[in-house]
Amino acid sequence: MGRLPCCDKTRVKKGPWTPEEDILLVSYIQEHGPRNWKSVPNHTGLLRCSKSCRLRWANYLRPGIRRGDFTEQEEKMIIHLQALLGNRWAAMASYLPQRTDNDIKNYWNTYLKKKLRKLQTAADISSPTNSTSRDRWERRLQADIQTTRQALSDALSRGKSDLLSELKHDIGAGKKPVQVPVYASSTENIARLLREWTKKSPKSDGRTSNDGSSSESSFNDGSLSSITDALSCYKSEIEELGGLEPFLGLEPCMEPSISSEVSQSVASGETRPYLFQEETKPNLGVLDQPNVTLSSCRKWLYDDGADSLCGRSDFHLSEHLLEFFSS
DNA sequence: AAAAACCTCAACCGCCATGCT
DNA sequence: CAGCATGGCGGTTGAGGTTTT
Repeated sequence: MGRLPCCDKTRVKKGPWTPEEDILLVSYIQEHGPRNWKSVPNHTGLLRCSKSCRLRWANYLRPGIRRGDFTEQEEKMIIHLQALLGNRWAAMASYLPQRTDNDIKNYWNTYLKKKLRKLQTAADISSPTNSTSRDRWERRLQADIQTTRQALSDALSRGKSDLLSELKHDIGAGKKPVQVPVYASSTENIARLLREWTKKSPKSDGRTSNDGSSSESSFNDGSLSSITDALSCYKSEIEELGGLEPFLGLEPCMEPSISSEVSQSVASGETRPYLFQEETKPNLGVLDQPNVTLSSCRKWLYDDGADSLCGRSDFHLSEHLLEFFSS
């Protein structure tokens, strides 16, 4: 007796999503937010399994996703994180807010893994005397991993319980993570879909081309003020850590924004966008001044990839360390 | 030009965790 | 506490595109 299927497979459509389906899904989420996936197919008329809807939203339609063209920083970040976390793609994605776990997983499996293997082979063949900068970088990475392991074991010997309670205090009741909205709006994606749809040749295969680039990006006033409100209780900590902008991902990694043509319709009340209701990506956390050991772990993790973190990582790193120490 | 090999990535599957009744 | 529903995750697949032969 097998497990019951999550839905009636015989009445469910499979395969690539069409732009029409995407628009139905996004419109529904505009109104109700990304929750209660079970009811989505019923309410939208989509002949899709609830899981499929959730996945489509999370990996493709959700605003703020950047697709393709991983930067060198992101690449290094992924390599670092993979060394630290293993194949925990969702956890890795929380450090790269613009990337989905699926994207990171694909990038690792199809590209990075092979690349590292090649580098390893090359390093084995070449002698240490004529090493390239890549070889040196690879060796540095290995050394970094060792450093972090050492730092973690130092932390354990220093007093596991001390650090544990410190982290628990920061993560738990003491420092509640700020609810930072990830979705500026879904309207950007609808606009993009519509643009692509209209551009699309009649010979549509259902796969939407998507480079994810949104050049006309800027927060609208309402979004920014809502975020500012949400963060106001952490004003002093934020100032201490260099201001609000990095936390909003305004620089260097842009948070989702509303494209001009759609933001107009939003402003005029034609649509009721889903805004600032629920966080599906992990939240921003602001920790107190780090202790030395935590700081050395953090330095290792941030090294070469810090700019892409958007200030989110203290909380997540703490979570992972807490998990590590608890195990 | 055509076939084969290779690559990419969206989507699916099944397991597990969590929350609700 | 047990059982069920639902969401989340990681591994895998396969269609479609690209490059090589």
